[in-house]
Amino acid sequence: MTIQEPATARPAGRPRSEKAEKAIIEATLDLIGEGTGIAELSIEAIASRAGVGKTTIYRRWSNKEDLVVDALATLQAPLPRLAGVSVRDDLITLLDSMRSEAGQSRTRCVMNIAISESDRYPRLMERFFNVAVEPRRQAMRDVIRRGIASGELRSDIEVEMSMAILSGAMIWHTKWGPANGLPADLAERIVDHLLPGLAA
Amino acid sequence: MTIQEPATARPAGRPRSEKAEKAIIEATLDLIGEGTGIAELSIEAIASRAGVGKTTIYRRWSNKEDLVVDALATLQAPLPRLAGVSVRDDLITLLDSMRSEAGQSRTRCVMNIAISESDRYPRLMERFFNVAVEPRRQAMRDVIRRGIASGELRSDIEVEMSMAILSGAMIWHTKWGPANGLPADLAERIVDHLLPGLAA
DNA sequence: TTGTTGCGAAACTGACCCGTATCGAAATTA
DNA sequence: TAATTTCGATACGGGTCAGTTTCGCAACAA
Repeated sequence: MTIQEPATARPAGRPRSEKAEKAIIEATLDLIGEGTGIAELSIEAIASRAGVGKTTIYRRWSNKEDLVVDALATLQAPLPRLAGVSVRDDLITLLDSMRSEAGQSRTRCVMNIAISESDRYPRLMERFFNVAVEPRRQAMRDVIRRGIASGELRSDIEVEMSMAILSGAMIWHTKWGPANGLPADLAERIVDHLLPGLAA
Repeated sequence: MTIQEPATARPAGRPRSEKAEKAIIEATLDLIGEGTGIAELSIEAIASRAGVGKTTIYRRWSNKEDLVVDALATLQAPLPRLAGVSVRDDLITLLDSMRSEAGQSRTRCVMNIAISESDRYPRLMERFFNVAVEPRRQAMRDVIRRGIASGELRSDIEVEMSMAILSGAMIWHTKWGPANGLPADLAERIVDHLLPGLAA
């Protein structure tokens, strides 16, 4: 991506291998995606999985949390495009993207971590929220606010509460719903259960 | 509790100390309540916290999971009494008991575990669900079914979906709501956001 | 070519933990 | 009193892992 013009002069010596760096991040995400919790995640396992010496990891990250922070930050899935026609359609689109992301083992395990380990790794969670959660929350907030402005939704509803209900219902299903995949019309059913109570 | 009549003849030798047993369970719940995950929970830490030799633990439980299963099973909080007058009041009562239980650090951490470690400790989770979760789900299911029968609620709503929405919203707040305690009227606000869409 | 830095592999120290065994003391039955 | 079982403490062998160091080789700049 960058051209041959080093903004700062390249230091002497062998440059750090980008390939190794990517392999380390991939290995980290792989292990997390297989269900390894942050506490169980060991640098040695990551190094071995990445085919890399431990030195190469410690040269880049001073500890496990820093590495995981960087690894999770690479997981930004794109936000879904919203049609912007009706509140119902946009909410279904947003929730359905949560559903399909929950179907991928990596995203699924990252969501698990966000739910379970947020108390113990606050720095990690802060970063993860800024990168992955907040943009989605903002999108949903916009949809609801637009619905209120356009008169589709009542003006006395609590925006944040409505968001919590929608997200909470989907999260509930990803954790305790049927093990073999969530039904395709789940997002639609959630929205249609809540929306009549919010509609003007 | 039991009188001096041993149903089976007491075996010779020093009897097992009930005090030690309770101390072990307490120490286990303490550590879990402090945020220690199941994987990090070590028998040595439990023994040390309980002021007990490791032998005394291994004499009673053959592994960590057995011990945690027994410890969690002692946590059965009583179900709230339902007035049975209106669906709204009963749902608020049920959700509010979730809210207040989430305020206690022990119950809170147990809920965390139920959310995060259910994949890795299925036996533990099965037991925990039977003891703690399913009775509450059944109570909520009854309230909603009664509401449908009485005509308070529409007959075409999905009972399980309504439950998922209510529980999910409360769980969402316990995980990501304000850190310093949930607002007292939270249960009411959740119910009042959903109920208009379900009412007949 | 020389000096510098990164590479993977391996060894190392120092924790922590598991599950078992052993100890002397205490509590109980026969 | 003798036999039995539990008690807490401690030690053990075996394992995993963190983080550091050392090695010989590779890749780069000057």
